[in-house]
Amino acid sequence: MPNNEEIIEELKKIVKQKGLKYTEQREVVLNILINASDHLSAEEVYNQIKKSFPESNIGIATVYRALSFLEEVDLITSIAFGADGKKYESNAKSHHDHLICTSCGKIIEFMDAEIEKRQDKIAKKNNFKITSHSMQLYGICENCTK
Amino acid sequence: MPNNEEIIEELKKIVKQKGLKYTEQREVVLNILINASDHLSAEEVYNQIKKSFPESNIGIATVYRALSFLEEVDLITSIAFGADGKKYESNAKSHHDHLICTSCGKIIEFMDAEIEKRQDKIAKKNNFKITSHSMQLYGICENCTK
DNA sequence: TATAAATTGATAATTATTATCATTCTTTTT
DNA sequence: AAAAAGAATGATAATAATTATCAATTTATA
Repeated sequence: MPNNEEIIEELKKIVKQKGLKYTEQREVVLNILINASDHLSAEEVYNQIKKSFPESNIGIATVYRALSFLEEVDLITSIAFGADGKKYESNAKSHHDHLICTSCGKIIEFMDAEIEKRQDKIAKKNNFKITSHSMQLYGICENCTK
Repeated sequence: MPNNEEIIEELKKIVKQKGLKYTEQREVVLNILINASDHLSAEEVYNQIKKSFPESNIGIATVYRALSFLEEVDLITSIAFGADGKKYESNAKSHHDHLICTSCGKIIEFMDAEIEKRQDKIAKKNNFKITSHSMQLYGICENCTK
């Protein structure tokens, strides 16, 4: 798993390779997500930036733009469910799938080697060369069942 | 898998049991989703109703209300991923997952009992009551590999 | 350092969804 | 079958989330 600096370097490389300009704002957004322990909405990213980097006078529109950009270049991923809207996480975290509570929006991460193995088998049977996958289990969490 | 009439009966039973009133509109919304080959957004459900049941002068607000209601009583499920908003599907359809070729766009559907079993196990371990899941394997198909 | 183009912040515009409310339907009771 | 009670509806206003616009600023490069 790459460390934070490596990911920022990756961002710099991508930006240069695309002939774009490097900005503090995109870096800050990525930084927030790298260090987040949770999935964050655009609004939440915005608020965390204002808290963690009060000197950076970032606008909400820029946060949205940065998130779209970072997702496009595959540095972050969004998932959305239920009433809670889109949430983002850094791709630099080790691979995992999601259990999502459709009632309260809680997300639990998990990884299951057995499922990964079956996936490979299915791919092979269909002569597919897998590059990635995404899996979400939707349901009601313990708390919401009560 | 229950047939359409059985699902409509189920709806009638639920409505009565809750002391609510039975309306054409909720039935029509459910009907559209039962017969849909795809996941539909609220807007899409609304348009399909206007097309398939032009005599029913349904309002968009009622579509939203019906969708919320039907999801609440577990006759349909909503999921949202990527840039698309919330989409709904009937719970009465048989489930399948997708192999997606990122080169030519080909989609292969599959179902694997072993994976479903593991999913249930993971859900149970986390005290989750699963209502649905979605899984996509991305890769390169046989043809595109050549 | 000057130039060109990308990016930004502020905010207007758009979209998606929910709330309001008078009217219409459904169900139940008579 | 008619009346009463209240749930549901359609139209639309209100709100929330996201995107577009645009002048000003910043970045990369010559």
